[in-house]
Amino acid sequence: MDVSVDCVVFGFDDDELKVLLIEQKQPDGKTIKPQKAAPGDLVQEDEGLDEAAQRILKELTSLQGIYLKQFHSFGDPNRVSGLKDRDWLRSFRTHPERRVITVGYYSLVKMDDFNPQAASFARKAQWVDVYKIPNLAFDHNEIVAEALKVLRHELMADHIGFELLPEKFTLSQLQKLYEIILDKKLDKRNFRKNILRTNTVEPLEEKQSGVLHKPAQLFSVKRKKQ
Amino acid sequence: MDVSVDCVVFGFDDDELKVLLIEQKQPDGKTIKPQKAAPGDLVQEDEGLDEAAQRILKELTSLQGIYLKQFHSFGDPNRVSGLKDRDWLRSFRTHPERRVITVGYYSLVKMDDFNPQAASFARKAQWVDVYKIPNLAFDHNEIVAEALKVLRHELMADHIGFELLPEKFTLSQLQKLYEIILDKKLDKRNFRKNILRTNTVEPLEEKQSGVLHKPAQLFSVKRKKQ
DNA sequence: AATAGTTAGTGTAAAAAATACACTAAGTTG
DNA sequence: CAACTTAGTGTATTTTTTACACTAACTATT
Repeated sequence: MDVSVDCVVFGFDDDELKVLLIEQKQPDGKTIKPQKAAPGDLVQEDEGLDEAAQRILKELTSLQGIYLKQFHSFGDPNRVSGLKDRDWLRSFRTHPERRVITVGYYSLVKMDDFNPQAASFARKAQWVDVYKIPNLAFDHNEIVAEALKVLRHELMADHIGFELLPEKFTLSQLQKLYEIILDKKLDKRNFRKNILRTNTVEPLEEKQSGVLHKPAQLFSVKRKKQ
Repeated sequence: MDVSVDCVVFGFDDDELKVLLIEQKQPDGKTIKPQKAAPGDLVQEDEGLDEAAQRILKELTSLQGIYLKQFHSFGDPNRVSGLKDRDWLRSFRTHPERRVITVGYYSLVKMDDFNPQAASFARKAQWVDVYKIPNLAFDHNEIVAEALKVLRHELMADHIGFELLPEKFTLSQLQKLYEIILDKKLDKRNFRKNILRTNTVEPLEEKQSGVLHKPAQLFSVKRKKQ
């Protein structure tokens, strides 16, 4: 039995929430329809799960040093044995028929900061709109859906997500981030009250400039005291 | 690499919260100090994780048909390779040296309903006070601690825990259950308001009897409509 | 210089939820 | 019938959540 890690990396830009997916390399001499998948691979003999997640994400997409959090493990006995996945697995796995149990990790990053570069068995690595995800390899649709559920829950509970913004940001930008991830409108005044109450952001001396409307106050994330 | 499932079953009786632990069978011809552990074993080739959890719990403790929920996976490369665990693993595993990644499940049951019967490689199966857990095999102290954290969180969020009570119960019994699990006192009036608001219990015609004080109203869990 | 266009920024009232708190009621036992 | 024990109940206060609309500050255009 093999164990793998799959990484569901959500990316945020100014108005979209995307997921980082790889596209399968064409196996030599075959012409299969390339599928997309969340970056994932087998855990090696001597590495921990968190460690494996970092390594694998880096190998397949070049993304490095981002915080990945375990959210669920998936172990349907046939999750990788579908016909649609057979040729591709054969092209790079030593034991393509083996059952694989996978541990899911997710993350949320600012798209601009990371320029995915496909490598290893990935042909492409690209950001795909969360609301337009095609059929993926294995059970990856389910995995991504579950990750999104957890992401939304954690965003509300722990106000993760500040790392997605530029160094200096306006509260409207932050609100938009929340709205995009949660896929719903929020009330401006209530949102601000909420955020300011968490005491995690602080206003800078500076204001926005070059915009064709009233310039907004810029904020930054408050450094945690050590 | 092997994959296992470990089950952290919390048991409730009228005034204690316990965990179901098995005690290791003495390997033939050896006299090792028997360790305790959460019931767990390898996932078989053809079964899903949830399924494996059910089977394993049953095999080791005879507990059957209880709801087990996955909460986290543990994959430290050396989590089963400590010296303290070696002899025991050798006594029943085909590949005792292999790395094992484990998927943690937890549950919460009424102790009276389940009479654990050790079998397989377990010598005993017994309820142990959650606040007096000895050093366990492998990384099971960490696993149990994490399960308890999740349990408390879920109890508050989703009001799981009704299954722990007799068919008919009083609100005081229910409150005690919460207090024991959360390990803190709750206000009687506020607790009742809360529970009644969830609309998950309903009063029966019946009252307690045979108690040496004012008999309490009995309640039962409201059947969910289909 | 004035106007139009755009987003920033702000407060309050109302409703809902959470908290703190103490006495009477209804059984049992001796 | 007195003593003991747990059941059961209401209210006032605080905190949190929700709903909602106008003025301010800048740019571009005329």
